[in-house]
Amino acid sequence: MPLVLHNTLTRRKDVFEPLDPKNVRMYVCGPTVYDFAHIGNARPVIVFDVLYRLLRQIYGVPHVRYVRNITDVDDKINAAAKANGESIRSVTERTAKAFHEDVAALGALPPDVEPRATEHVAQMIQMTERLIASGHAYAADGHVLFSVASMPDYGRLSGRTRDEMIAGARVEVAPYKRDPADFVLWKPSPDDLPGWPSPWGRGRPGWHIECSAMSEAHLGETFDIHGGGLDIIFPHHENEVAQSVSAHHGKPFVRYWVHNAMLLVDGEKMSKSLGNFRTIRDVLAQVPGETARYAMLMTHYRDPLDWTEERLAEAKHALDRFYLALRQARGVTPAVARPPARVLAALEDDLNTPLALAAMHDLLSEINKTSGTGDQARLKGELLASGAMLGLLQKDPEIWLKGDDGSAAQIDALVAERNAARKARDFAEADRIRNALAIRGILLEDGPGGTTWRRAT
RNA sequence: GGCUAGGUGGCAGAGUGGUCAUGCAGCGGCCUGCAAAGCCGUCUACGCCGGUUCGAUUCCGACCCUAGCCUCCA
Repeated sequence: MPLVLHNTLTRRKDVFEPLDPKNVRMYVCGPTVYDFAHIGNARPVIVFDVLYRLLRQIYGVPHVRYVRNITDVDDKINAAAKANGESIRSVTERTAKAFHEDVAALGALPPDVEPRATEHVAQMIQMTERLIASGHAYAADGHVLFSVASMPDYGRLSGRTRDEMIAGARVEVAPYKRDPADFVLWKPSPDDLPGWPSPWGRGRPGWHIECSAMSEAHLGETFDIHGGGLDIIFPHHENEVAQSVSAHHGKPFVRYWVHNAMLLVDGEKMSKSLGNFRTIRDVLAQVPGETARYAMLMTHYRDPLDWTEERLAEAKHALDRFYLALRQARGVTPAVARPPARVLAALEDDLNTPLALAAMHDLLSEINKTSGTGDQARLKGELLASGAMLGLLQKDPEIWLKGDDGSAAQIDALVAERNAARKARDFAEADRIRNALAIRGILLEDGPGGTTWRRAT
């Protein structure tokens, strides 16, 4: 079954055919490193991580190149540095490090290349010069602006006409703009802000040109997939298209635009004033990263996702069931290293992760039913391979279920004590021990093979 | 206001022109010293109004509601 992806450019699901199957190229807009990433930021990270894993499965690990940038020059960064009395460099380094820790905890593979804007300023200046030379941009008042009128196709990605954009514009039009829709490629920097020498004086790049220059540097003029959140289709992605196509003499920029829908918290848009703002760190303090990841994948990436306590509890419960089954089959050597067709087909159908999870639940059920039979080796292999596609279930079940805080030996001793009481048919004592452990969040389970335990929370 | 998505059972969430989604919760069993886990069985649905059709939750139209964008935003 071929991979199909919903393409924002065509507004339908398109069969994915890479330009070069030996070099499948994907770019995703990464974080602007001014503060801890919030749980909404985690959604594209996880969604495109699943797509990355799927592409690697289909085309082979060496044939996929995933680029996710770090925007480390931006007015929000400058503002954060000023507010904290911290150097700009310190803000970006600290925040980038925190971001890496956060997304690693969510099980995201590192991209192949993670370019930083500050390391590509030369390319941005060069691209800006090319745009001026070809009549797509103009310098005015220390700024360089992209001339939207020079791009007949402008608005195609976001599906809006120029008239609509101007009609809806609520921003004050800067006096140096020839056209209200023109946007900044380069702007002047005062001495106390980061700046680079340029033909237009000391300044810094606009946001949009950063991604155009970095994708060109690492993926070439035309590449396969560009990802990001729905909310940055306009203006960010629209402007990237305008810049890159114009700088490349009309050559296509991106063939498949893939956008994830928004995340709500408790039914409302996340905001600091509503008190429902969650950073990834806040969530990781509450549940394991894998639980957060599962919770994210429960909903299709193009549907709005409501982040709630109930969702996290359901995700945790589901993972416990999977790990319980894997623990039960711990003596079985997995037989296949490939996900079953159903799981692949679900993911190949525009990353239908909820359907893939449903198929995995069926595998789980089969594993529970076939305990002790030869089928388990195949089923376990299929489940683990499916989990690997989604970035789930790769932990040691014992560690997932019991934790590794060093209390295991002591709990084992209490379990042995209880079993001695059970053998002596002293059920009052057995129940006393079980209840005492339950208060500590330890759940005992008596099975034919003996008593096992796990943490309930 | 304009543009773009979406509205499925108590909740989460797939899918389909006419037979099962799946998970959680509920109910009834099996198993268990009792539980838990697991297994078996089971209940509840397709926003509203029209249209097309032998038949629509699924296709078409209007309406209502929600979300995103139009301004920094994943």
